[in-house]
Amino acid sequence: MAKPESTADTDSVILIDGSSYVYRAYHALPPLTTSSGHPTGAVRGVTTMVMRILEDHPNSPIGMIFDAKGDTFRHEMYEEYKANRPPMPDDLRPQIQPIYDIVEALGIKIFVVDNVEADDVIGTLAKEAEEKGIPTVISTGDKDLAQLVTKNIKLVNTMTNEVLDQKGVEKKFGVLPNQIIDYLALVGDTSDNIPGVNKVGPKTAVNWLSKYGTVESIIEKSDEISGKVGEYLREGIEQLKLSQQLTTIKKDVALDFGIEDLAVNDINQDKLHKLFSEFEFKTLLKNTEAKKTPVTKENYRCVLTEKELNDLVKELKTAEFLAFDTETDSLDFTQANLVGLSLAANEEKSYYIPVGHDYDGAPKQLDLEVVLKKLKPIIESTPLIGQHLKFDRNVLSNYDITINEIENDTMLMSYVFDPTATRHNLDAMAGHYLNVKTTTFEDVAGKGVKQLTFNQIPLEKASDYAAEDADITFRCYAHLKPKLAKTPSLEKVLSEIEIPLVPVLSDMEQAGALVDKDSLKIQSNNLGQRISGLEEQAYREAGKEFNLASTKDLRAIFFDEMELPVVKKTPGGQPSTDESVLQELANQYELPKILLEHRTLAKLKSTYTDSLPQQISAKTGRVHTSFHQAVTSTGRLSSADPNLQNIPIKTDEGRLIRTAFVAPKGYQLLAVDYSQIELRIMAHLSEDNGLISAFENGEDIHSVTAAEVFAEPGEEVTAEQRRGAKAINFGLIYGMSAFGLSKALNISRPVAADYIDSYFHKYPGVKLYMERTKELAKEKGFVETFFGRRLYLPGIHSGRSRMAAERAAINAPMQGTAADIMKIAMIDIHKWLASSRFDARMIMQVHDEVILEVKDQDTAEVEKKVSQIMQDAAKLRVPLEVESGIAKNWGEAH
DNA sequence: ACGTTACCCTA
DNA sequence: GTAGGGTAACGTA
Repeated sequence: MAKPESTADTDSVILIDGSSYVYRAYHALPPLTTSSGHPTGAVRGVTTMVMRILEDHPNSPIGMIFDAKGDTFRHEMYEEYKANRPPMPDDLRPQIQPIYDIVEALGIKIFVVDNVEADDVIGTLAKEAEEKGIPTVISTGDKDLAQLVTKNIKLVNTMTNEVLDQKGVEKKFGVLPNQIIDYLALVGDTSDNIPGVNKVGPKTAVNWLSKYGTVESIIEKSDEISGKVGEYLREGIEQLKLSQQLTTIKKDVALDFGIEDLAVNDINQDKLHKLFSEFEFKTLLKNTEAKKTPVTKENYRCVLTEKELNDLVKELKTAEFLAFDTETDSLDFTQANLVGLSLAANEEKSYYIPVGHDYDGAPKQLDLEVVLKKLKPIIESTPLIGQHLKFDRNVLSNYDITINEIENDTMLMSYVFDPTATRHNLDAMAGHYLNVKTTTFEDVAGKGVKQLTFNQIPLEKASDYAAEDADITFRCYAHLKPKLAKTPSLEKVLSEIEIPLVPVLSDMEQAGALVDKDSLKIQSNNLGQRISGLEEQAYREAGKEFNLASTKDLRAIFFDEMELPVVKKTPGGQPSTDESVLQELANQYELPKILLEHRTLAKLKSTYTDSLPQQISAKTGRVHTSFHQAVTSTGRLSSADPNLQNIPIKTDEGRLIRTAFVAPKGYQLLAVDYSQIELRIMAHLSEDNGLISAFENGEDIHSVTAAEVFAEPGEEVTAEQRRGAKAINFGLIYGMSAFGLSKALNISRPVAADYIDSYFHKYPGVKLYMERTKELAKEKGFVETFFGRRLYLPGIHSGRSRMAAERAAINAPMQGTAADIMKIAMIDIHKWLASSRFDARMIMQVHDEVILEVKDQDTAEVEKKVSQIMQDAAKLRVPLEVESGIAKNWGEAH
């Protein structure tokens, strides 16, 4: 059938009946599986179908609606509703989540409403569109929806291409759309277990309806109808009325979203690519790749002669800003050698200046010294646009070049624009924002152990790759700049927080932290001995040798051999052997106790005492972490290689590792941390009087909460009550649920719910704030920090992930605002130190704590000023307070 | 050789 | 219940 032009209305809204297609795709396609046996037929079918809709309706807002779990009003009305329906086939169930994932990656919003069938959601949305005069296309394979067809609402079966507008319905069913309910009620539906009238099929139904118009008239005139069918009709009148109600699609469901929430987001190419590979959709994979334009390389130049360099320098001197990139032979800046530089002053031309390709037969290249001498003034004074400029800044610091003029950083632009829309590496961004396919590092360097370093890559390849980096950086910048300009608060977060933070983090990474190798070595030996002892004990208990670190071995011993009870399961469905399980089993058995201690010690040894010394740079004798600035959804930094943000503190053995972080001779470590910053932010954001006054009065917040929630007036708060209050306060920050609190405090869920109730009773502002935040998240699709940083919550409307999205929505403004405040403080501290006479530098940050290395005689003044700067970093309704400590090592300074 | 899972360290 | 990163084991290439 030819595709009628009218279905391609650009101003229609498209409602996709997800549940109908899942089943239709499942039955229509052969039982495909991946090579590992995961069923994929339905996934494949729905994917093709959704992609076709996207193609057919490039400019329409789309929503895809699925049935929710659980009973609906129809079950209440009629116990037998859908009672005959077999349970979801075993090879369909595992396909549901992948379908959700792919649909979301395609940019289509999913809607699942608890206890409401997809049909009713579609009916309600279609009616809303109708009232607003917006035409609607419902994509479904379900004939029941034909009752919704009007002048402005039509059905399309995207699998068969059948279109049902008013005429189409009449032609197919022989009745008008407004008679479909009655038609269905008369005929009945075996799959939904809707009875209908005995012996009445489509023919009789059409016949009666054309004669009498409606079921009501048919019932009224039922005496006129002769024969056996007439008898059945008269017997089945009550049933018929019920059937009518059951087949009627609701158009007035209370929804917390509307047609204005329908949209098509950008395709998440990364994710889609990953999902398509996972499910081995080879053709689709090729198609999505093929749609991206490869980058043209005509305007890329490789600079090899002094004349070319001079011409380039002349051209660059007049540039307002420059896209800039370095190529090196290592990702570790402490040992990276410069291999080349890429520059682009506009989208017209991009240059690569190789200086260090040294493979056999490499062409003669310009001398590094000469190039840097000519470019240093340009690099240092022209505002640069880069992708992850912190790395380039770190590398160039080894060549006496300091990047401080940063026009922008595309990684940070993309991150601030939407922290979770895409990964913020250049290849992903080029695909996501520019819809182009870049040459990846692996394309030119290969992968695995045989991967070449950039100095070994032939210039023909290297030059195009490197010039492309600058070119794509420039184009991403040009693309994102106006997008960000539309939201001044985001522009501000970028220009006043993220960009100024780049040199700060870069200096911290370059400074590195000093760790006491010998101390860690001793700790490793001690741990090793204790671990061996525990291993022997464990073998004795188990009666055989096994790998204590193998969860598989443990499962076999505990649950097969010893037949212990399964306390909980892993997400993969296997019996868990995690800490809480061992804790529980340790009440009765010896082996779990041994394992618990073994776990703790083995973790400390492998992750910290063994690994940290290996990460000490041979060049500087210190460890240089990478602070990742575009990773977290909330705006926090993360730290890697090594991660300095998860150094132990809670146990004594753990804390010992902190004491191995030391100050060099003549210096001290100064640690300053915000106290209760996230709760203070909650006090500010919620404007809750109780919370605000607790902080204004400088009280111990957990004790205050305990007194408010648990204690009788005048009574002292017990330690137990304070512990409970602390858990509630933490719960608050994490988007508290009775379930979570009950687990944290090891109490029953109703008791936890009581605690939460009485908390909200005492702090009504907090409750209001949490509700307001959830509402805002639903309405806008994102939440904001105090400074306007955004976090989008794609799951906020979908039934399956809504709760998690709501918790994230509550947590993100607090965690994110705290991160913003800390970043601002760090920028201010850096600025102050640079202008001061003090010998001090920041070396680490752990979310609410910053650690500095300070010359002995400067400690008092630096401590005072840094504390002051941190307290003044933001003006909230409650004071920000800090605690600080000074010592020769981090363990004692904290 | 590489990716995933289970576990555990931090704020 | 929020947000991260690292390690060993394990299964598949």
